[in-house]
Amino acid sequence: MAQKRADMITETRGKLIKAARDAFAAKGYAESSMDDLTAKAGLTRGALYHHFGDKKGLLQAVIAQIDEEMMARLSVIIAQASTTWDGFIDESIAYIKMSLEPEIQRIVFLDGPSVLGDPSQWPSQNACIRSTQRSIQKLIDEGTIRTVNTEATARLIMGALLGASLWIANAEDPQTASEQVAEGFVALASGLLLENKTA
Amino acid sequence: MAQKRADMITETRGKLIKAARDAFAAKGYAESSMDDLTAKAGLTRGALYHHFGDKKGLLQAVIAQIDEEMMARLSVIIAQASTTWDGFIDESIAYIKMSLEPEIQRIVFLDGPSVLGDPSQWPSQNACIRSTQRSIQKLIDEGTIRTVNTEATARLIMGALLGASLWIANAEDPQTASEQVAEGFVALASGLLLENKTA
DNA sequence: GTGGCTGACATACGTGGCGTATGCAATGTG
DNA sequence: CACATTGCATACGCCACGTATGTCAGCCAC
Repeated sequence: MAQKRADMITETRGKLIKAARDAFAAKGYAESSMDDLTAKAGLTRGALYHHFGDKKGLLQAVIAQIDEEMMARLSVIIAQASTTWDGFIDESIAYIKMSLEPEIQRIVFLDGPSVLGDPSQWPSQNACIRSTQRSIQKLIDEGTIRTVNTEATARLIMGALLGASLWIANAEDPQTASEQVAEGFVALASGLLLENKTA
Repeated sequence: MAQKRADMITETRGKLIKAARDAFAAKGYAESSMDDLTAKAGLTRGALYHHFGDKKGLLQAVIAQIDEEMMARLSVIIAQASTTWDGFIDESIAYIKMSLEPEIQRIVFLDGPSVLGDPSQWPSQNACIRSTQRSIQKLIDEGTIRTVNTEATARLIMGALLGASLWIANAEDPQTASEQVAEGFVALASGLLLENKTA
């Protein structure tokens, strides 16, 4: 029983966050009962309020965890690319794929903004947008793309990818839909390039 | 007292929708009490359930009304433009401006997708996206832009504009933010053009 | 026009879920 | 070895949604 106090706390928090992730992903934030998800974690609402303050706090914690995971996955993809531009495109495609995962889409992109407001204001500073911003800055520094405001452009791009993801997820034929989106996105992104090339 | 039965119904529905618009815009969907908003309309929850079935039904009706209004405003702007491309750009800028209005942002773009799911699946078939799609199709037919899938591209563009709007609305300096977004958007959109021109 | 019927709306009630206040037991500290 | 602290449970009140039921006004047959 080497369970120190601190370990028990992180374990409890972890169990609550996991249960919340499952519940929010399955039924959405509003329809998820705190009694139910705490019970599934083998705890009660008392523990939840102790650690997270309220239901919104729990959602924040869940989103922060998911955001970290997304960031880690994107980092790998960027590191693997041969050029910055390729990395940027790969990152964007990967972002779409992640947005298609029901858990991410439901929690981070549908309920998150509705409950917590603009993602850029979240405590978990939305690492994905930061990542995209860094990619854009690098492309500008390299002289690959035009000089644009990185934050504005990043927000445009992330928004585009998210909007498209929502559509893909609900399309009759998601496979072709995602191909069409990829094609359209590359076209749009090429508008940022300094040297012109027709696709 | 020329109030026929049908007139009273539409008036009642109108009063409820108006009260709901105000409440949803001010406090958000989840925090709006149906007792409160019906009382403000001089009615009770009975009327609301009779006409709209449930709270979601009321939100649908509100969104349908707002969507119609947005569509009407965009139509005017498109009609005023001298070229199709200019109309497309003007339409997009106008869309951003509308997305900045708190009522539209809160109800249609934050709570709407969270409560009702993907906008393209809404009963009010999201007239704005249709409008953008038509503009894109015209540009393709004219030979102005590349041949891309109109629906996918429309979703990308609307998503981009929405994401940017959320950012602008919460920026410290919304004025410069919107200028930076406009610049970035034009750059991205130029990626669709067939004949290359550097901005 | 009058009696029945339909439909618009109000009232009353049950249920469930959130937040808070309180209690308890186990751990860390002097 | 007291005692404060803290992680978590239990108990309670409240609010809001949905539904079941009631009522009253307008429309139709005759």
